[in-house]
Amino acid sequence: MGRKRFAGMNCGVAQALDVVGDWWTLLIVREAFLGTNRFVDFRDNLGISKGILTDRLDALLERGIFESVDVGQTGERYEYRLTEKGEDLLVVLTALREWGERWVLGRGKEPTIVRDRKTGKRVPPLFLRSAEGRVLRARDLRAEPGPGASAETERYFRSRRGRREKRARLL
Amino acid sequence: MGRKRFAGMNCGVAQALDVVGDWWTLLIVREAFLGTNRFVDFRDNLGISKGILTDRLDALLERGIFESVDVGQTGERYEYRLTEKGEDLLVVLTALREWGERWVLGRGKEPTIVRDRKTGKRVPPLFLRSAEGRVLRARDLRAEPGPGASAETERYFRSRRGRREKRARLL
DNA sequence: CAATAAGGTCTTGTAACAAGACCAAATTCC
DNA sequence: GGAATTTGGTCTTGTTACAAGACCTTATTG
Repeated sequence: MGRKRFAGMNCGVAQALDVVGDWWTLLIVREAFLGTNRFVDFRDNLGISKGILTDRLDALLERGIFESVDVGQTGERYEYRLTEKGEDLLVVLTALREWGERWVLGRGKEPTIVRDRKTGKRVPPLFLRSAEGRVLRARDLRAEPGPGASAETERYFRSRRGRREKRARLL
Repeated sequence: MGRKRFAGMNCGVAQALDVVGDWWTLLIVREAFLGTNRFVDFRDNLGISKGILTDRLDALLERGIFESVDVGQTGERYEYRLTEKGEDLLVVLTALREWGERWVLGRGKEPTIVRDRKTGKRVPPLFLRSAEGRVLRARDLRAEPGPGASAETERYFRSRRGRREKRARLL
C-alpha cells in the first residue's frame, strides 16, 4: 500500500516532516543556503540522481520553499532561490548540523564553521531558553493541548495524564 | 540500485539525517518525548506498521538514541527510553515543530503548547543569535571550511568563492 | 488456569529511490 | 551565424523501503 503521508496528523512536527521529510529534501535546501541555485550544480554537489532532483525541486516549488526565476538570455533558463518560507528553515538545518557535529562527527571535527558576517565570531550553538533566558532541557518542559488541538489530541493528553504518571510528559 | 546513504558525506546535516532522516524516525522520537515508551503505545499513537516500528526501534537502539530497560515482572518486557544523545534532539524537534506551526498550520492553530514547567510561561521560539545576542538571518552568516573539512570540502569552498560572487554564501 | 495483551516475525504488494540512456533547448566557441 | 557543448530535463529498468495484515510466542491479568 505504499508509503503513508503525515499531512493529516494534528502535529506541527508531522506537518513539517510531510513537507521537508523526504529523503534528500533537507540536503537540497542546505545546498541552496550555500549559494547553489542551478539544477546541474545541485546535481554535481550532492550526487543525487536527476529524476529525484526534478521531483524534489518541483515539490519544493509547489510548497513555496523555492521560487524559480528565469535568467535566460535568449530563451528560458531557470534559477532556484529560497523564499522567506525556505530561508526560515535555517533554524532546522542549524539544529540538525549541530546535533550531527556533536553526536556523530564529534567535537573539533566540524566540516564547516559558521560565523557572524559582521563580527567574524562563531555563531553560538542553539539552545531552548525560557522567557527569562534560562537554558531549558526536556525535563523542564510541559506540553498541553493548544488552540488547534483536535478532539483526538485532547483525548490523547487527557488519557496520558491519567494512565502513567510515573513518566513525565516532556515535549 | 536502491537508496543512497548520507553517512559518507563531509557535512553535519548529512550525518544527522543519515541517523534520524528516515521516514517515521523523528515522529517516533517526538512520541518518546511525550512520554511513550512501550512498543504498542508507539504503534497505537502513531499508526505505524509493526514491521517498520521494529526496524526503527532497533536502529535507534543501535545508534544510541534509545536504550531499552527490562521492566518485566515474571519475564522479559522492555521499555524504550531516550538517552542523553536522544534527548539532545529536542532542539531539532522544536525547530521543526515551530516551522510547521508557522508555515503549514498557521499562527494560532498550534495543536500543542509547550511551557516552562517552573513558571508556566510559554517557551519563546528558537532563533539563531550572535555572540552579542542579535537575531541572525541567513544573510548575516558566512560559512568556511572547519577543522574536519575534507580535501573535497576545501575545494568546494574555494571554487565557490571564485565562480559566482553575485550570490552570497549563506550557511 | 484461562483469557487477553504485549511484542514481535513473516509474507505480499505498492511506492520511492538510483542509474543511466536519451533528448530538446540554451549557451558558448570559433 | 553555425557547430559543439552545456543545461535541464524525461523515461525506463531495477532495487530498496514502507504498509497491511496473518501468524506466533511469551507475559500479564482475572
